[in-house]
Amino acid sequence: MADTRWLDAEEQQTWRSYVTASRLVFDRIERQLQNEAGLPHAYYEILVRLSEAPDRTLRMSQLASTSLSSRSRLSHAVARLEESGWVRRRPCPSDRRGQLAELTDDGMRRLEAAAPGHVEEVRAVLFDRLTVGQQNALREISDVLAGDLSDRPLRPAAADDPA
Amino acid sequence: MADTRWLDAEEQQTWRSYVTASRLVFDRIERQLQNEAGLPHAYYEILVRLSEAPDRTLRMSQLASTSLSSRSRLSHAVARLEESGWVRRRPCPSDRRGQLAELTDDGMRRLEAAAPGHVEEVRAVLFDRLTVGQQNALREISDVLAGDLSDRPLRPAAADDPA
DNA sequence: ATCAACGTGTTGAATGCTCAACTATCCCCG
DNA sequence: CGGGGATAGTTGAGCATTCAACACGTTGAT
Repeated sequence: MADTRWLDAEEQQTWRSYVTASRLVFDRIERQLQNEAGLPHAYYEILVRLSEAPDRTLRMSQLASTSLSSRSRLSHAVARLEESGWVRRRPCPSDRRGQLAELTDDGMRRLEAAAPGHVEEVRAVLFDRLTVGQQNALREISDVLAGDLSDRPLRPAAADDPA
Repeated sequence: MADTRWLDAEEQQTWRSYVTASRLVFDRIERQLQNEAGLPHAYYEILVRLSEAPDRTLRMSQLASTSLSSRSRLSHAVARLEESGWVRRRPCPSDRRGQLAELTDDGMRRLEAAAPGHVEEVRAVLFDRLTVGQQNALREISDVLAGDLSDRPLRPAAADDPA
């Protein structure tokens, strides 16, 4: 912590540009989903992960990891999704502490209905604006950032508790 | 809306990787600021913009644009920052509808105290992990995304109201 | 068998964000 | 000048997320 390694002008620009772009991109994604499906992006992702799981079912804790949610967030989210009929929850047979979350048929249908609008928006905000080279670069960069960060001291971001 | 232009496997990976990386990056930034300065990232940026303005003062609406906040969000945010003594608000002399937000001396000192920790975290999550080439690529990509999105139909994101 | 440590999931309070509605002022065309 | 429409900012309700605290089941060492 001795002397701060300040950002030089170029680094500043990079950081601000990244922050700005991400905010704008995710704001649009968020709004589109909220308006057309009545769901936040985080909830949409939870449903997608469930839809891809065997029997459309996952343990809460696995669902939390794959959807980058804290346990607490997931618990609230699934409670709400259950009320709205997208998801059903039942006890896990092999571990009495556990809960299984399952995407309902109705949830699956509604997810399929929501998907096209979401994909269009993803294209509109990202793929339609970047060259293929830029898309590849973005993927590589993101892989580096995500890869390193998820095995890191200061919070796995899927966990609830401090170090 | 005819047939959906679905994402192919590579595009899917790109999108998911980007989403994941951004979530992890901003979660860490958020947490670091919250823990060490008691502020959300959005509030920190508001303060930074003020600190860079002449007389550390800006009209609410300008502050909203430069900090990518909706008017409403900014209003709530400044209310809170004023309560905590970071910012002072006073009427704008040239326009009786307006309000000027000014960073207080105390706010400036506390911002300077918070900056080093934040910069370290930005380095830790971003610059320390990317080559210079990747940093440049990320800036270019982000410029494209941010540039296009801010002049776009579906919400400037700094505005409050629908189309 | 017991007990402590751990893992799993939930809860409630506090905070921030969004949206819609509202007030007040300004602009400007007639 | 008068009035309609834009602009500036605030407010409150509703919802999502975080954090800390909790309840309960599991596991393993003794």
